[in-house]
Amino acid sequence: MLADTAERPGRPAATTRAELEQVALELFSERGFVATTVDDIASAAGIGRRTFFRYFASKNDVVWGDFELGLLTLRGRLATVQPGRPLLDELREAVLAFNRLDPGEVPWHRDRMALILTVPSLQAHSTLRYAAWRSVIAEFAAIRLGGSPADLLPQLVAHSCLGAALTAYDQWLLRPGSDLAQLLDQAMRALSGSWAAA
Amino acid sequence: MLADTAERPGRPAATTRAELEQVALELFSERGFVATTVDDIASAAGIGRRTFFRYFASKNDVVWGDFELGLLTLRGRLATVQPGRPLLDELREAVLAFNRLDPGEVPWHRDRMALILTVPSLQAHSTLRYAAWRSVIAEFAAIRLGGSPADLLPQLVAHSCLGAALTAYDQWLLRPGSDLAQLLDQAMRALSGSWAAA
DNA sequence: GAGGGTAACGGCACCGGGTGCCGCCGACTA
DNA sequence: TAGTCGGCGGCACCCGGTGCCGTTACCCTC
Repeated sequence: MLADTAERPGRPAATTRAELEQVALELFSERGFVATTVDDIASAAGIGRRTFFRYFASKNDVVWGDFELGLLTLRGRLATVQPGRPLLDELREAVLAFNRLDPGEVPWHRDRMALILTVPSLQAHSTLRYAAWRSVIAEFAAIRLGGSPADLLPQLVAHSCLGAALTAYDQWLLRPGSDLAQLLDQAMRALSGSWAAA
Repeated sequence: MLADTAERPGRPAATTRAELEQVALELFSERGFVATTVDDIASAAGIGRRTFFRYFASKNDVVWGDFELGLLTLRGRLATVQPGRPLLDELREAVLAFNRLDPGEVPWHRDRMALILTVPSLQAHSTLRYAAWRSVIAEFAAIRLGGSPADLLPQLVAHSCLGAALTAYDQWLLRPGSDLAQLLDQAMRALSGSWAAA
């Protein structure tokens, strides 16, 4: 149950992020996110409250797991893309890849996203994560469109992709049994802007 | 200095939201948002800390002034729009109208938006305001596009408009002396999606 | 197998935002 | 003068988050 059999000097870690995350999500689904205190999580995991904050910077962060890792993967994927195809096609595929799930993870991920998209404190906090995600997209878009990632167009593209992804997630949660990948595809394709003339 | 000369029963209000906002923004620009405590604001305004929270639900909310009122105006404007013009044109004009400023308000508003878009706690909190704004847009888009405001397309349109507005604001803050209205116009026009093929 | 180095643990005290409770105050009305 | 009503604001409390610091448990070396 304990983590790495680390051959490092010093006291071994008492737990892992993954284990804490699991314990916490269980508590969240039992009594809700707000009703679960950090003390609850810590004592359920058999660690001190102070130690909890060495694994996660905030209670909000527990829900996000290894987002940073996913971001690295996304950046890596976009960096090695061959030019020549339309920007939106690349972005659509990248978004789909970023949100690909093993079938077994689906219910798990659904719970997580339901928290993120409905608990106000998490909705708010998520903005900071989204900003990091957008900057990866903007970087790529800037290469394709020319200019700096800070320019208007790359930023707009990044915002649009994020908007599409969030829209798809909302729909996914709204309609039980729906297919996330399909909704993401649909939302990303709708970005081409044919609605603008309606 | 005190507020309404209300002819109501009961003790008169000691201050107003507007006055509190002014006091608070002054403190924020002196020592920063995070370094200013609610106690600071309250005592600077000559009221009790408990009373502060009767005027604003949170410290974050001070920065937003009368956003709720602006939302009502936006909804009203969109409700009386004559059909027949392209959706995006209507939305662009609505966004421009929503963000129209008296020349005198400009520096004020700039400071406010700089806080909102750079202080992490405010960035995060703003998401909740944006959601309310988006739902106004989605309502209107649903009427034009058919179906429910909860459907994918109206939601995507709302996300896109928000993204365009935020992009424009970012550019506005980035480039001193730039014209907010022009940037908003540019960003909204870019939503038609000509970048998608690049 | 004794001792030092090292890194994680975890208690403690503190801060600040936010809330429920409740008595008080100050206006107007009768 | 007495009643009533609504805003005020102190108090105690909760909870998330942080700095500090002594403690613990491992590994390595002698």
